[in-house]
Parts: sequence; C-alpha cells; structure tokens
Amino acid sequence: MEKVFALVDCNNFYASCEKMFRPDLADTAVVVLSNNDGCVVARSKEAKALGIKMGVPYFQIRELVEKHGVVAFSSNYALYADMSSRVMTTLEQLAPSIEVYSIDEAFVDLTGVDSCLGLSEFGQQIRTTISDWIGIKVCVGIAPSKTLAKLANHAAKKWSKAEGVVDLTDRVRQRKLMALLPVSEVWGIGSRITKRLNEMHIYTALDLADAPTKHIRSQFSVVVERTVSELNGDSCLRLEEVADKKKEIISSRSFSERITQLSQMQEAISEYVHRACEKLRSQKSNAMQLTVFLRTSPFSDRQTEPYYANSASGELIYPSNDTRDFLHLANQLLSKIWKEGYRYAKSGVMLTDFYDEGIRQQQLFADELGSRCNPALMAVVDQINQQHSRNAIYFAAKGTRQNWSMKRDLLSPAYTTCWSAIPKV
DNA sequence: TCTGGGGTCCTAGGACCC
DNA sequence: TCTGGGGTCCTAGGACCC
Repeated sequence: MEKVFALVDCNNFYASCEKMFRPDLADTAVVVLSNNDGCVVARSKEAKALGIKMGVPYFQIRELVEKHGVVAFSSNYALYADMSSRVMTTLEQLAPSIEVYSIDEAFVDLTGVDSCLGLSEFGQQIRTTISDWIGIKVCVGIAPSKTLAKLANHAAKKWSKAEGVVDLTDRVRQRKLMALLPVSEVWGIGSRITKRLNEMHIYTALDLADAPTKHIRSQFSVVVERTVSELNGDSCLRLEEVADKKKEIISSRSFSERITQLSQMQEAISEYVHRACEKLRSQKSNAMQLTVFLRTSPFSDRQTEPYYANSASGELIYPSNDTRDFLHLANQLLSKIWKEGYRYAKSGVMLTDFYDEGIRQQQLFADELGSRCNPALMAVVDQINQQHSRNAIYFAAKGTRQNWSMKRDLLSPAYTTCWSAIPKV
C-alpha cells in the first residue's frame, strides 16, 4: 500500500505557550529568548510581521521592541515541555502511530486512512481537536514521504488559503508546490548545500527533485541522495515510533558574566556533570567517556581579547552513571585545559560511549575500588530531586551560590509545573 | 555591554592488521 | 633488488535539524 505521512507542527510554539496564560497579550507581538536572554528563538505572528528574524540577538532589536511594545519572555522549558506532552498525548489518541520528532512536531502514519475518511478532513480533525482540548494551533502537511510532508506543512503555514492543512498526495500538486519553493526550504538542505546546489543551477525544490541521482551522489553524501528520492514520493525514511536512547549527552551553558577564576569554572563544570548524569540515569545508561570543554567569546575583538577554546576527554575504568565518578574525572580534565588570564564565555561537558545498565565488561585488572558506582544512592538522589524541588540534594562541588549562572530576567511563572527554574541568588 | 543548547548522521583519513 | 593492498576500526570534523 502506498505510504502516507502527516507532519503535525505547532504554530509559533513557545510564543503560543506564553500567550495561552496571558490572554491580555492575545494581539500583542511576543518573542521568546534563548538562555541568557541572548537570541530570539520564537516569535508570535505579530512579532514576525514586525520583521523580527529568527535567531537575532536580543540587544539588536531593543529599539524595535520598545517602539512597538513587543513583550519578551525568557525561555521557560518546563512550561513548553509540559504543553508539548499534552499535544502529543492528544495526537496519540487520534492516530494509530506517531513519532514525536521534536518538542513541537510529530510525524503521523496515515497509511490506509483515506479509505474511511478523506485525508484533508482527517487533518482538519487533528487541528480542531488539539485547538479545542489544548488551546494550541497546529498545521498539518500530508504526503507520501516525510520530506514531502515537511514541505506540505510549510505550505500549510505559509498560505492562509490552505486553512492549516495541505494534502500533497497528488503528484501534480507536489510538482506545482515544489516549483514555488526555494531548494533551501527542503528538509535536510542547509545553507552550505544550498550554496553548492545554486552553483549547479538548482534553485527550487523541483529542480532538486528532477536532478539526476548519479550526479547528486557524486557531489554529496547519501543523505542528499535520499532527499531526492523522498521528493519524488519514494519514502526512504520510516516512522520511528520509539525514541532511541541517546548516544551522547551534552550539558553546556553560556555564562551571564564572564568567568575568570578556576574555582567558578569548577563549580560550573560540576553543575553540568550533575545534569548530564541525571539525564544519563533517566535513560538507564552508563557511560565510559567524559569530555570537558570551555571557550572565550567568539564574538569579541581578537585584538583586545585573544581567543582560547579547548577540550579534554577521559575514560573511566568501566561504565558508570554515578555523578561522583564523573565529578572526579571532570576536575582532572578541567585542570588540563584551564588557562589563567582569559575571560571565559561558555563551557560544558559531554558524555559518550554508552552501555546499558547491567551490562558491564569485565576488566582483567580493574577492581571495584576504581569506581564509586552506587546505583541505590543515585536513585535516592534522583527521586528526592524529582519529588521536591529540582535542587533539593546535590553534591557540594557545584557550589551553593552559582553567581555565574544564566540570566533569565523575563521568565514567566510556573503555570503548569511545580518548579520552573533554578532561582538566581 | 549584550550573540542558545542539544542532538544526529556521514565521510575522510589515519592506525593497524594480515 | 624487490617495499602490496584490502579490510576494519576509530576519530575529527562537517553538515544538518529544532
């Protein structure tokens, strides 16, 4: 049977979440900022109409914000994650199988649906249900491959005439739409590849769909080759219903103010280790390898302020998910790359080389003393932090004041969850 | 002054082995 | 004197995504 996918994508998701609890802002331009209130990461339709671009640094639009009374929010991920899970749960009730692709979008398998109900009607049903139950507006794109469903969704958002649903199962409609869209709008085609495609006189999505596969393969990786097949309605990407366990876990942040002292950096790195290990345990993995990295600001003037960035990796004797094992290693690694005299802007840690809990390779010369691994203790720590506040219990290494922590001056309240942010002290 | 964070996949090239 | 070549594993880096 011919495959049919739908892509359901929330409109202006973060901005919509903020607006939902502030009816007074219904017609106001709203933007949501990245961590440290650095860049714009979401815009309401009114903010888009003012010409505010995605990813623009907040300080560059200050004037515009004041002039038009734009309301800005620090990102409140606890709120967005909670709203997201409500949307996804609703979607699961409406469709046989879904793949949660990101916090605000999901693929749905609609294969066979058109025999009982028109695809467009089904799309409309999804829209109204999610809007009525959750209060979030979504758009739906329907097509025989994921890449085309993405394009259909793009069209549903762009053209109000579509009323939020575009059915692109028809080949003629596919070609008509692709001819109108620049190749850069295709899923998987980023700025670098767009530039090279343009040099090959490939400008629209249709140009790419019609490009000879052999030629594309000789210039790019198999990823681009697959994209061409997908644009031609040949589905190469399956619906991935169960999320795979992560293969690496990163915890990193930019600092609200530059860090110059090793003791502060040790605290920050310890905090990242703490968070990364929490994530590691939540997916029931153990890790062998830890990387610590740090850097000064890449945006400052190199003449007055030299740039320095470095990283160091190390391994445990065997896999663990005990925070203390990694705290110990992190400190050793940090001392390898720490250099006095720089103003550090960002640092972080990365866990890699994962093993499932309970699977442990026997090492000939390693004894139990090499690791502090204590699953029972860590389970208790996680449980207390989940039930009470996020930082009820922690290891003293990460510091109690955290005067380097991030700036979130414009944070909305915890409308739906018991905690929303680490309070800045 | 102020510029996010967290992931995945693919490829090229080096190391190593037989 | 003659100094191969193929396979595999690992890693760093590039490119993409939201």
